Amino acid sequence: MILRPGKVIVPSAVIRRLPMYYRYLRAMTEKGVERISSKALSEEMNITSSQLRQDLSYFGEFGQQGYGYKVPELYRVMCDILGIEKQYGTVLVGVGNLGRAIINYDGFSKRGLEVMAVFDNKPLLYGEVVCGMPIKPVSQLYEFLCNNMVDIGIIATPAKSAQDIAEVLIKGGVKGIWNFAPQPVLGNEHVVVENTHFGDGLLKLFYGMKHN
Amino acid sequence: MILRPGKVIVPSAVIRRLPMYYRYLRAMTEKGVERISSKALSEEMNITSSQLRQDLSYFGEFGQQGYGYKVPELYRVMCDILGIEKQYGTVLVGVGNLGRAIINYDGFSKRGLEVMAVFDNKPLLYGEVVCGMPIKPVSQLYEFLCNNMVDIGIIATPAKSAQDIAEVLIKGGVKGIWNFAPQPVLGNEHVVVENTHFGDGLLKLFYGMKHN
DNA sequence: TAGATTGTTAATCGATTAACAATC
DNA sequence: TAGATTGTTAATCGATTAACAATC
Repeated sequence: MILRPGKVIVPSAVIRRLPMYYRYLRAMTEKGVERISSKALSEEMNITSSQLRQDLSYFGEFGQQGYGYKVPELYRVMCDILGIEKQYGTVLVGVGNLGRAIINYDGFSKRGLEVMAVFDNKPLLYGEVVCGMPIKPVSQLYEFLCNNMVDIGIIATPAKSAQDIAEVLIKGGVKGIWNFAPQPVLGNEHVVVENTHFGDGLLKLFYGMKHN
Repeated sequence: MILRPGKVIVPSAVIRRLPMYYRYLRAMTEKGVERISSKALSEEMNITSSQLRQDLSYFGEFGQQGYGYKVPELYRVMCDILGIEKQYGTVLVGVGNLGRAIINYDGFSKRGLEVMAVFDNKPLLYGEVVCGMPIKPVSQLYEFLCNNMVDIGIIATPAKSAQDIAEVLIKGGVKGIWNFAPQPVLGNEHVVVENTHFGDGLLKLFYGMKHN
């Protein structure tokens, strides 16, 4: 991929849309669509064609005037931009319903996540096999991180333990944290954090229903 | 609550922040905090105090000059704005790992959701008890909606069935749809849809890790 | 009263859209 | 070539922030 030198700061609004581009391009590639114009793709996605072209221009020039975009090529570009080609070693901390849902999520391994171990602090769960792995005590988390190359830690614990776990993950050398606890956690300059509060969606739905 | 007449169109950026306000105010109310200034609250939340006051001003005047805000009062206001005081009858469609995680989510009943029935289309699952209810075949969904007052339908099916299920829910008279399928679904002028693609968070994390 | 802090106005900043020259 | 569609510039629109008069 050619990263264009003059245009390095990608607005966060653009980054937020990248997963959507990825999803649509993957679906189209799988359907065997060879080629598409920004107009047609943007209509499918309910955005303007200006926005689509503007967004893509932060990363390079991928289309051809008078022709449009080659779908499989643009899909590969999007995978590359997002860093999906890589395999990421992952640990899950917190094996309640939410944790189980996350590691069983079907897009998960498709996107290059490889679950290396799962941890919980409930002795009742120790040894139970989830995703082909026995649940380990959280007390062994740090040691595990020291002995294995782990890229991503997923937190699916209650709110009050989330930041503590995050700090163990950071000390243990992960590069990214995906946090599902209702309490946002903090990373640092080397560790990226993505806080996903899916409960917020319910409240937005309530709001919409009340004010519709 | 006093809705201020001149200022009716609430920007979507503001609506997106309401769940965050709700979370922080609930946590503070539970901790017994009586009073807080926009400065202190905004610092806790990593936003500016201007933004906090500006956001609240769309809904009314809830503070006092020289004093700040009464936390429990502001919490109740936020619940009211979001429509949390109500009980919402709910059905879940799709009882895989994701569906199970959603209905077992602890903030769920706290926020007034009452699960009335759960549906799936896998005969193997029929009758299995989840959340105290036996799983019913999806073929009975429409009938159930006709015979019961259901406010919200939650979709946790694979992408390809999502829109079909949404249409049954709409015909059946729900007022809101919370969709977790990777395919966004469409509502109409009477039915609000909230699409939650939690997989997108993983891709944003990948992006951050690659470009950090 | 004096100090603190609100709600709001105006200025700034960022994101979206329209328009079009370049060119396949 | 003629038609289509890109990438980019400039204009518009919306969101955030700074500043302050009002007032508890």
